Amino acid sequence: MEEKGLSGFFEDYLKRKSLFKDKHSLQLYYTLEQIFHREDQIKQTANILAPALREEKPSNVFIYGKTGTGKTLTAKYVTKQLKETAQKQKIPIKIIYVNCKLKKLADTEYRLIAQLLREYGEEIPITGLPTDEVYNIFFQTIEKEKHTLILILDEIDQLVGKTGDELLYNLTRINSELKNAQITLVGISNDLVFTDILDPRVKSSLSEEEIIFPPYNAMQIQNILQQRAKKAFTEGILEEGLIEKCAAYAAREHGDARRAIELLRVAAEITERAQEQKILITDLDKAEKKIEKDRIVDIVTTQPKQHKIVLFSTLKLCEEKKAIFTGEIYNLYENLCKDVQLRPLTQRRIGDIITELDMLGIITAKVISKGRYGRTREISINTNSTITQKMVKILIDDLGLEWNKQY
DNA sequence: AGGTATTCACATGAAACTATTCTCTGAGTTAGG
DNA sequence: TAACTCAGAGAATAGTTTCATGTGAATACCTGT
Repeated sequence: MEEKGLSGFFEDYLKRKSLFKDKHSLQLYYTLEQIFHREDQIKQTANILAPALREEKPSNVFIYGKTGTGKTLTAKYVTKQLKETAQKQKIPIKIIYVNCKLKKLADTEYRLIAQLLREYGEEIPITGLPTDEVYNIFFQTIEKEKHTLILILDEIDQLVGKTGDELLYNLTRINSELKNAQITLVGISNDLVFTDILDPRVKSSLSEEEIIFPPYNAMQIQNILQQRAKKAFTEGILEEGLIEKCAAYAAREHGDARRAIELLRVAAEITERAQEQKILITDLDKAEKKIEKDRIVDIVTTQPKQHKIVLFSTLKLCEEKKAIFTGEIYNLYENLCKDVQLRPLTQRRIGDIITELDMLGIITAKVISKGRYGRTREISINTNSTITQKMVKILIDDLGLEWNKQY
């Protein structure tokens, strides 16, 4: 772009009135002063945690609910209030919130404990120390001063799925050895059957109390959206019925409020970029597509090389026929590897990679039996042709392969 | 025809291995007193 | 002698490989009619 044109563009941009009054309030974890339709859950949580104010140990809590039902928001909200009260009254309560899904931060036993210690201001190396050494340091650190620790473990299922429940066992057991301090665990999970895989001992001590977050229904999502929209946009900018439609979209997806808010935000961004003044219902469709596209593009570009080749093979084979099998993918994959001078991985591993791609929602892999001709996975692509083409393009650019070459 | 046994082509699981990143320790080296 | 350097041992972790075992149903093979 020419320099003049560009600066002109920026000036225009500034002159243009923004659609947003306060875009911040459409951010996912923007904490509101009021949370709609979660009064019961808030009350329950507060009741359970309140004993901490009398320096008694609150029961451990387990919070269930699907994504976007306000679990994290509620937990943060309640603990924030609790903390404020505690500070006023000079009651020693410490609250630590950890999201166990964050890579490199808290997704293993070692890292979680190390992260907790960092909250206490201890320096813990990211590797090199034995795990029980870290436990010891943790133990001593907590013991140093008398206080109640409320530990919120978000997405706890991820952690346990990966590293087993030993960590939870240790944490629940640690209480009996502490003289001064006490720990209360608040586990948050969106996997409803998660506790089934836990050791019974852990299960019973972790879920002394349970709180369930049901999905929002369409009306409730509407309310939530309205509340946020009122803050976010200048008035009269939304087309009539847009909120309702947006809520309907989200209610279809098991009442995920997070989804709804994102949809609204993206729709607004599209409108703004197109320099329109009003957000229309049709923008929601565009927004939905854009979100999906961004998600896929993001996933594909960040895949490791081997995964990309597997995906490339899959896409290529899928172009020719609708049902393809693991073995076929592996054959093509091996040839492609030769082409890019990469040592091929074993079929065992490729099987796992296919599962991973399936989990990410890019492809669908279903185990079927072809009777006499063995058992395998039937694999197909999940996306529409626009996105598929986009994927192919990314992969070709990235791998330096040719689409039309015969392998 | 009807029933049973085989068999394929992988799936699925567990354990072991590899490579990388990092700490800690103690031996050897160096510089200053 | 104190400070410094540096190699080696031990850990955590991610990504694989190796080895072992499992498995659903289309076929092959019987069996008795």
